[in-house]
Amino acid sequence: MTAEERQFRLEEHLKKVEFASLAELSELVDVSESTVRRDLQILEGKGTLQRTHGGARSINLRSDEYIFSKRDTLQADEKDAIGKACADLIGPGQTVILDAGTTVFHVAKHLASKKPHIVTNSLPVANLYASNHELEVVVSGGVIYPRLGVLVGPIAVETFSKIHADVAILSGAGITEEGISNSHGLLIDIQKAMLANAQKIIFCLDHTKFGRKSFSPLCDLNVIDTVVTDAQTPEPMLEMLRGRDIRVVVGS
Amino acid sequence: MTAEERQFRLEEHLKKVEFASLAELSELVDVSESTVRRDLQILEGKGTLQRTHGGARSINLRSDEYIFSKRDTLQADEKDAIGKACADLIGPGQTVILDAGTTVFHVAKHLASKKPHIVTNSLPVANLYASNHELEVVVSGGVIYPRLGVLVGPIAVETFSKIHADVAILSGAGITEEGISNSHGLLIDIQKAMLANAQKIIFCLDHTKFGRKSFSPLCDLNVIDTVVTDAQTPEPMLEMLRGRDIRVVVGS
DNA sequence: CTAATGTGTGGAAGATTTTGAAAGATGTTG
DNA sequence: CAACATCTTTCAAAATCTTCCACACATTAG
Repeated sequence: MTAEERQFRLEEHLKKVEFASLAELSELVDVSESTVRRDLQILEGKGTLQRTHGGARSINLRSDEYIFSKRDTLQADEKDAIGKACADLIGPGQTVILDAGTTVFHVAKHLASKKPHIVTNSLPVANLYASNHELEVVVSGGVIYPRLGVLVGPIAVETFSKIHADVAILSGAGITEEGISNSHGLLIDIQKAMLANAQKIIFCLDHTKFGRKSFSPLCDLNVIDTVVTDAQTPEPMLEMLRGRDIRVVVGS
Repeated sequence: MTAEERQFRLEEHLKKVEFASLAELSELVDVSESTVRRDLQILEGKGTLQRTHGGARSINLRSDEYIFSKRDTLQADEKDAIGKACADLIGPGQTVILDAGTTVFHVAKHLASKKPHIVTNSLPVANLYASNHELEVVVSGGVIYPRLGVLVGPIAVETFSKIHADVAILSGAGITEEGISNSHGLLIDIQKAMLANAQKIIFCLDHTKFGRKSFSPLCDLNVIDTVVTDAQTPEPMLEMLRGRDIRVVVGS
């Protein structure tokens, strides 16, 4: 194996695992740790990775890596069911606002066939459609809120204020009788702009969100047209929503 | 087997395996390593492969660089050199506008250590920094121009019009004595907004861009402060730029 | 036919690069 | 602060590269 091939393999491995120890890398390519250190130095110079104490970290992250944090993949099946059910509510060619967040991302995955116009502040969603020639995707702009790949701040708010959409698909951190709440003021501002500029409001909320109340209040229940959730949500909660003239859809 | 047939087979083999050691190649075509060395030298001259220590590497598809086309990855090393040299021109903590395009993407890869504030309309650049907590990245917003992952349109233009940056790092499709040109009107509008709102203008242009003129004119040479290019650019071109008070930096 | 010339090949000597290991410096952890 | 892990620097050994030379084979000239 040539030195270049070895370095290439190190790169590839790091793209997959994000972090790796020196011992792990040295074993992978079967050379001494000294040599791996030298390789990492070269690759760091090329900008493809970043050395750390004891190993290295990948710099290039793949577009779908935001989503694959462990916490979220735990309920991947439920969220996918919600995504599918929610996508079915959208008519062909509609203009759709897509919120950031993992649940809504799952909606996006099922939405392509409807050829919607999409407006979003989520980098993962943008990446999902970046190479799709068939549909128009508007990205809101804004400051990247690191962990989640969400665009926030005044630029994002302004973009949503200036457009009008048929549907807005959002999610939140909690829902009670008092309304929806979310975890961060920055996100709230944007979501309020989304709510104000869409004709129909759909919330995607898995069963863990019911009965929970998070940091900042977002809106009352009466602005909501439809809630999409999964089969594990307790029936009384759903009844409560129906009693307030909210359509309830349960994914399966 | 004739020498030409042998070289053809070496080429073909390398296209398949990407990397190969001298021993492997020597066994494949059943001649001494000396002869393989000579063959590789010839083939390298033809540009079909690249010699490395211990063997050779195919120049073709350097795996997935991103949404970028093969044409661009062909000159990955030159562009990387440009990226490095250009990043060295940036001071710590500066606000930097980053254009879309492969060359500028290479600048971005080398920029993290400067902890800049970044403003960009390039999805690949945004992704690059999306998980980096240490620096602030503003995404311009706009409609996704599919193949390249660039954000275009009025939203993007407006964002750039409203900010002010220390430096703007751009690229173009061609540069002549008459100025810089680029291939698409949508991109031009945004680049003009970038130029208007940055104090210092840096253009990153590899040697293939010199003497070329593309579809739409972008700007005159006199708005440029610095041009960063690679070692293959002909010296007369660089002299012409210097004669117009443009700083010229050659990456290596 | 034989000698001279040219070309491609294999191999060897010396130069260069790469590698692995060890020693001291630096950073990390309890 | 001490114990430990990891990093950088350094050096000798190993691998690889370049440069040369001799040989084999073909072509051409005498």
